[in-house]
Amino acid sequence: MAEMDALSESAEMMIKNINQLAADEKRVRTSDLATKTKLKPATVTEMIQRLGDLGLVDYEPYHGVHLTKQGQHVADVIEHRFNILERFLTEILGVDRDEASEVACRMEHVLTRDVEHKLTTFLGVDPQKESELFCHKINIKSDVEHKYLPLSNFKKGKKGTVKLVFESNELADLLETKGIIPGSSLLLKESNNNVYTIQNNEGELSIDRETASKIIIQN
Amino acid sequence: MAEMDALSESAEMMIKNINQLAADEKRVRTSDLATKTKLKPATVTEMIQRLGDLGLVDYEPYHGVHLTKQGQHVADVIEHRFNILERFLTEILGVDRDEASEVACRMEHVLTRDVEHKLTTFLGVDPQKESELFCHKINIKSDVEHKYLPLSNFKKGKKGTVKLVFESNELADLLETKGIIPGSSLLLKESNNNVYTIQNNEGELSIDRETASKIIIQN
DNA sequence: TATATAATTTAGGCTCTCCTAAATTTATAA
DNA sequence: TTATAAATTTAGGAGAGCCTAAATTATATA
Repeated sequence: MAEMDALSESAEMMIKNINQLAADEKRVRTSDLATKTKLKPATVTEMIQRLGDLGLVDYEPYHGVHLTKQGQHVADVIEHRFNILERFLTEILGVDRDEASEVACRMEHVLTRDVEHKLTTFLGVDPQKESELFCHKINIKSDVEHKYLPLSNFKKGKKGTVKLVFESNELADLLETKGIIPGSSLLLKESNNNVYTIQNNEGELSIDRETASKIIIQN
Repeated sequence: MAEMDALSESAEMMIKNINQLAADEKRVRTSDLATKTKLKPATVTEMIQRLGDLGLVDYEPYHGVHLTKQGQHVADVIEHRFNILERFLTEILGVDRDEASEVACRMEHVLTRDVEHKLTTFLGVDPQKESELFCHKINIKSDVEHKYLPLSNFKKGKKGTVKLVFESNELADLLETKGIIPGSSLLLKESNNNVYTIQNNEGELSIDRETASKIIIQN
């Protein structure tokens, strides 16, 4: 399979928007794309003609476009990249949703497959929900061994060493009073849904998922 | 201060490369930039003329360029962004150095100040060394917005989200039966002396001070 | 069905970023 | 010092991605 030139950010954005507007087999209209992308209709026409030439879109003049199988694949990849980036930015870094969306929307175009894959594993995307389905769809293997993981992705019964605690100093200070400091070890006793119960040499405590995602463990 | 248009990726890359070639006050020559950027000399000339117009570079025809104070600032920001991105990709995600460099080099141009800041804190192995110094250099405020407090120090009438429940599983279990689990929100209705009355979506309950001190709330 | 209105495309223009080829300036060496 | 080589800039061109205005096609209504 010939390695295609990378698509431009604009082209990828257009595909993404076509995908988002696509509903029940109907073609997506130029004017709707223009509204969504905040481009002029003439610009949209130009773009989708180019995408048509690339075989990413099935374009019928005056009647709109829809994604080809190939274009759909591109859209899926981009959407997945956006989702994991947005999750990383909000859940791990604590960036505001709006800003996270904007930044993820720029970054999604520069991720490589490998980085996307590693970030996905890092976030531990509900394996049975999003990831596995998606992995099948775009053929990613899910077999990376990570040295570092947020506690929220740790498996029950596993022991590890705390490497970093981030976000605010306050959270770090707080955890420190309970012996959760970089370098110390802990055991994840229990994790159901959104509650994580951990044990270290000072006792036990329960924390929520968000907090757990901010404690990075080395195993 | 007028908000400048964001620089293009190409412009930022040129500034980055000028900075990297800059040595002991000497001007950076067009040909060296052409070699480093893999662009043709004519293209470099064009670019540095534009950067000159923007006041980011001091350009003397036939004798090369050097960064102005403003340009140096841009270079510092980009370099820092590159470094933290590369570190995140290699140290946390385990991406190969070469690939990490390439991806970081693309991503550095789309980070916002806030994301940069939060990622720095995330990696911020020594807050007072790298980060703080750098914060001074490029004038980032180190403001923290999250507050964690034990419920025992919470103000009457305030609402917050349960973050952690310390001590034994038994206490956590007990509180759980009353809907007080990490991630849930509650309101402190009343607190006199040693009795704390809280309300959540499952009703009201009163707890003693000691117990309250083991429930950490984020507001 | 005919015509007015709305949607879409075409035509042509602009900037940015890249290029090659030609002209110009600077540096080097006999 | 002057001719030649090297470096640099100017000139002019191409494609991507944006625009406006004009032309074209589709649709909706009387």
